[in-house]
Amino acid sequence: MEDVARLAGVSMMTVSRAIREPAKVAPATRARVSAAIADLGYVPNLTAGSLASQRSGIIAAIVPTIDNSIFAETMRGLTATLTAAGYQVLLGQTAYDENAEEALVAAFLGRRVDGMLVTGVNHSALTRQRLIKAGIPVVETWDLTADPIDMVVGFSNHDAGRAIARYLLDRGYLRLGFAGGNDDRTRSRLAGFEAAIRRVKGASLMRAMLPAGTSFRGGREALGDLLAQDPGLQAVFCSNDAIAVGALMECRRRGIEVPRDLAIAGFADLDIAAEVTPTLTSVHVGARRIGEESARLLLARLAGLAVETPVLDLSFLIMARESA
Amino acid sequence: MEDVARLAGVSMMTVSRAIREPAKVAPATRARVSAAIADLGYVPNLTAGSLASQRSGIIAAIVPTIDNSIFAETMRGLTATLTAAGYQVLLGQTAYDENAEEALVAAFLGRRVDGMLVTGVNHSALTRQRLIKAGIPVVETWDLTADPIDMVVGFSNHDAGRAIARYLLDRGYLRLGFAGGNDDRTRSRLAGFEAAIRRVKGASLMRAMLPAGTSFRGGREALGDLLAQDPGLQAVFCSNDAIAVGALMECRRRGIEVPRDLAIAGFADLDIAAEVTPTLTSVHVGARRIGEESARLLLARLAGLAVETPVLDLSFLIMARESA
DNA sequence: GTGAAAGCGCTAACAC
DNA sequence: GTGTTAGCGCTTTCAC
Repeated sequence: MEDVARLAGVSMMTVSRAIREPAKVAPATRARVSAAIADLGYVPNLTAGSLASQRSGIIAAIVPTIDNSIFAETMRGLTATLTAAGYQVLLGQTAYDENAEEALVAAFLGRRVDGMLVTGVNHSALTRQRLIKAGIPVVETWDLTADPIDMVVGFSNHDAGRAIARYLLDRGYLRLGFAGGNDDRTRSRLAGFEAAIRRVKGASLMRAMLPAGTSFRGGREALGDLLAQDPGLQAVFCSNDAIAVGALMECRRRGIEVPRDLAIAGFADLDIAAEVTPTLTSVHVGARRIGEESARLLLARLAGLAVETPVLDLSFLIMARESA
Repeated sequence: MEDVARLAGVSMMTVSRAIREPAKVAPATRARVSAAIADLGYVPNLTAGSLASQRSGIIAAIVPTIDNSIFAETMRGLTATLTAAGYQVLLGQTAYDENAEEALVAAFLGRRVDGMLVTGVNHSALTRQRLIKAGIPVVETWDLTADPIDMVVGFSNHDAGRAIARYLLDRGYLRLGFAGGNDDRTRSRLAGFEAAIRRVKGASLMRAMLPAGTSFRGGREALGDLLAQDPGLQAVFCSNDAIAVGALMECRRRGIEVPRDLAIAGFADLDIAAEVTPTLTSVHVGARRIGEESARLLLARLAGLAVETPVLDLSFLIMARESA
């Protein structure tokens, strides 16, 4: 930067301004600085800038995983909105491991990120405490809680589970199955699913809990598992669409016709849900919108604006299609 | 940090050492420092550390996209290896846009990342120049070139396209179709595919070029497109498995039996390839291994070791399954 | 519209 | 094994 300043015949301060607030520099000066920058191939050191300004321009996002996953959409929404506002997004994946989350939060806080998005509302005490102490805007996502670290954007997994159970029960399916990875939000969906089933006489429930994060293959295995538990199974709710598509594949292989022989419902309403045959009934949760709204709230906080409400319930919608 | 030092009764330097090189600090001192850190909830400022040490501990990776994608696997391989070595991975997505790549490279260089992985071997002149000037280890991936910016880890897309064409031709399929997103590497695969077809008398080729980055839906549309061009089509090569699965879905919807009526081959050998019905013939390219080997080379360079060969050809393998 | 001085929080290099 | 000194490359604040 010193070289640039010298070449342009100005002070470092003017170079700095020409880069960050060009409007505050005289056009002629600006032109000379730009020329010098291009000439020297100067790349401003954002690390030094962050240290001096106490703002990193980085928002961190922590999700369980991004493989063929519901969270990729959320990341897209978040990234699009934040990038447009001049922020960079730093992505961290936990693989559904609470220790990994703790380590990531620590690392990101160490980088002095300006804000953070985390997935879910259950975090280790240490993580919560660090996040609160950091004093930066934080959004928890993909669930709701009355007691957020800072802000929450999501929907009630419990209610969504209950709603899809009622949907299936209303259609006359009584012998139900549940297939899902074993993570917090899936357990909430299952709890809601179960609660609705318990209220209906004659309704039954089989469970196939998979390792958190499994997808197609997990769905195929789960289907076999559930059918072994109850050969007369009538409908299966899968806690995400990848698992549901896996179940659909397994049905096809076994010659089970969906929904005639067995109904299948998914969760999250990924693009693939509307593409498979039969098309997949699923619970739309606005994965992308979660990211966008989270970004909006973070930006509002960073701009010093008061956030209207720290708990944003985006709700959900049952997308009735052919499979159930 | 000063507070921690005061509380532990040592100098800042000792605190710094206790954190980064605990072995070099007396156990008793270390214990006092740890206690002080915990007491105060001190989180070291990595930004300041990076500035002072001139090492960020960050490796950046730039891929076109990570949605239900072949690159997610590469990222996993890269991240696993680098995380184990104490580095953090910063992910950037270009959405197949060269300008986005340029902006990302500039931003990452501004953060003084210690190394970088980029996708493909074609980059804007400015990007190349900046990367070379930065003097950091750089790996280009998912293709090969005799003239790398620094190092390359991949396979020949051209050869892979030729190989799958020969595979199909050998099986007696002569009226061939190609469906793929319109990006550099896909075009290389197509060029190889075409080259092999041209050498066979009586063989024909229809093309359906999709926007770069499409997947299931694109595959369904492409299949319709190709069939409209040649109703007597015998086999289709899709430049990635998501497109191939989309094509498979469309076949199912139209009552086309695969491979009896039409053969389908994919590319990249994603997990889903072995799960669908019929199982999908695909070209295995070691997506994860590209990430791992890239990490290995970057780490070697960062450790000051000489890298045996800057061009690492991981080759590919045709996975013959039911669909073709 | 531009510049000078001070310092962000840490680590390299060296001394003890 | 521990401490001291001198910066890393910027931006803040305030002066002109």
